[in-house]
Amino acid sequence: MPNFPSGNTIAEVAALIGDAARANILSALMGGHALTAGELSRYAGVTAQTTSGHLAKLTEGRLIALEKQGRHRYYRLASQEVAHALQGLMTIAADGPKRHHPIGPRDEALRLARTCYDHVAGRLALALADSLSKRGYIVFADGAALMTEKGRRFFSGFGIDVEPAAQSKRPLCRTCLDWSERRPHLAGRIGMALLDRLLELGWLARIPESRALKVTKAGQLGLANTFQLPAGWMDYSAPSRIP
Amino acid sequence: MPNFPSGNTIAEVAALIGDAARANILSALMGGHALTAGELSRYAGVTAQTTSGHLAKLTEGRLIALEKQGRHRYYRLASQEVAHALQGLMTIAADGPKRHHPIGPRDEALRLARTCYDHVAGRLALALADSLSKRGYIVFADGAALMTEKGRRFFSGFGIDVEPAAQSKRPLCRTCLDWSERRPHLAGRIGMALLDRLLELGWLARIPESRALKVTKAGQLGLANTFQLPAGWMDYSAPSRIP
DNA sequence: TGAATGTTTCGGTCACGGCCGAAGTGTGAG
DNA sequence: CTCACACTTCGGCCGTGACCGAAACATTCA
Repeated sequence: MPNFPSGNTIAEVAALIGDAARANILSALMGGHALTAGELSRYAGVTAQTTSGHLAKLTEGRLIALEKQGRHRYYRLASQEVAHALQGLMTIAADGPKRHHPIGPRDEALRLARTCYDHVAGRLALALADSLSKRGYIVFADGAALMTEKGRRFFSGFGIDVEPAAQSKRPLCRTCLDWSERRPHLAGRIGMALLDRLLELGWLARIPESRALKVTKAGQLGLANTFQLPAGWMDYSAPSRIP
Repeated sequence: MPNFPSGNTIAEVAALIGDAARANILSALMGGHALTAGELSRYAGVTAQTTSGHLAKLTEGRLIALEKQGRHRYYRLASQEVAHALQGLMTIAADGPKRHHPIGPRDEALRLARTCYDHVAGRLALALADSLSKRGYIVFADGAALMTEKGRRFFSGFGIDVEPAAQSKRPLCRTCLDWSERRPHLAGRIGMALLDRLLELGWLARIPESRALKVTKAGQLGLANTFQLPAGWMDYSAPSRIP
């Protein structure tokens, strides 16, 4: 029975995430923005003192990192890997038969488009993935994704320069399972670059205090043109055809 | 600040994993085999009563599933997704500067070859991935993987029939980050099929009470031939070039 | 300098949950 | 039928950790 590599510290990490207040903090940071301790305390739903303790623990556990800036302290997720692990937990947390779907306007905005750490998620992400796939720019095959040469040219023309080699260890192109729609969408370095570019163009805008993204008027036009999205992509579709 | 989908149950799931005994149980089940409550209690390092309670909680939380068989109760991970989430946690748990590497013989066996839920991990997995990549059977690109037509033929000839379409939702071909070597290897449906086939051929054998895999004499020959592995692939290599 | 704001430290309360011993249920073997 | 084994339920102990009020520390602004 003694058989494990070294310290089985999965438990420590999971315990760190396994507190409601801390999970709220981490979820908030999944938005991809660095947030102050004060903001996080509001997300967490506990007082500033308590939040401070939580933040110290999360930092100690290397799940988040902080950057001091004046009298503020900005916290962010420590790494890609943390975001990925949280994503994995979200996937199984959303599971089960207790999917209430208490759809409100806020919820609907999140379902349409939101950030998932550093890339776009929600129906928009799925529409983009479908388009990129259909036009042969990116090949999705059951959970994996690869960019084609044709795709490289397209992205380059769109203002996203794909670095030549894999000099960065960061996944160039990967998929990420959507918790609201339960289908994979585009993540990885390309997913990040795409989000950045769409924000830069003003096609998407961050909604303050939220992970949701607003599709601007210009964005509706530009996205439809550039990616040839189907007409009704913004409309609410039947929730999640689960396997 | 109220902004989350529905119940933020990440915390519940993580709390479930965030106990040493339960994490041990789940880690043991990552071996891919269904195990009895008694076996799991030995892995967990607590008494049978306590283990029983843990198993009930994990079942209730849908992380594991049980199958009664006579007077035994066999437990297994509830789904792929659970395995994937655990993998994500392992990745960040292995992080940090406190990598002791207290290498023992047992540990070394695990590093050479082991199961990771349903596919091969360890140095063998990396050697296989390198080979499959070099010979153009599978294209790895920064965290994603795709099988080529050439690869499909190769696997078919090796006794692994790749189902024509993506009728199964299960990822055909994906990567999985190795905790011991910190490089991606082959997972997904193909990874599973490959492990099964290697066991079937008798090239690999499961070591009882362990996740480790033994490379048989026949296996050393067969693997070297079929996959043209480099000569010294079984030798211990420098641990983990981390980014 | 003093006031305002953001954040952490301290001290003490309190509840949740892991743990085991003992006893109870169910299944298979002699 | 009775024993042995696998596992679960019950009851009680006890430690860990989340929480808040109060106060201290730090930074910016007036």
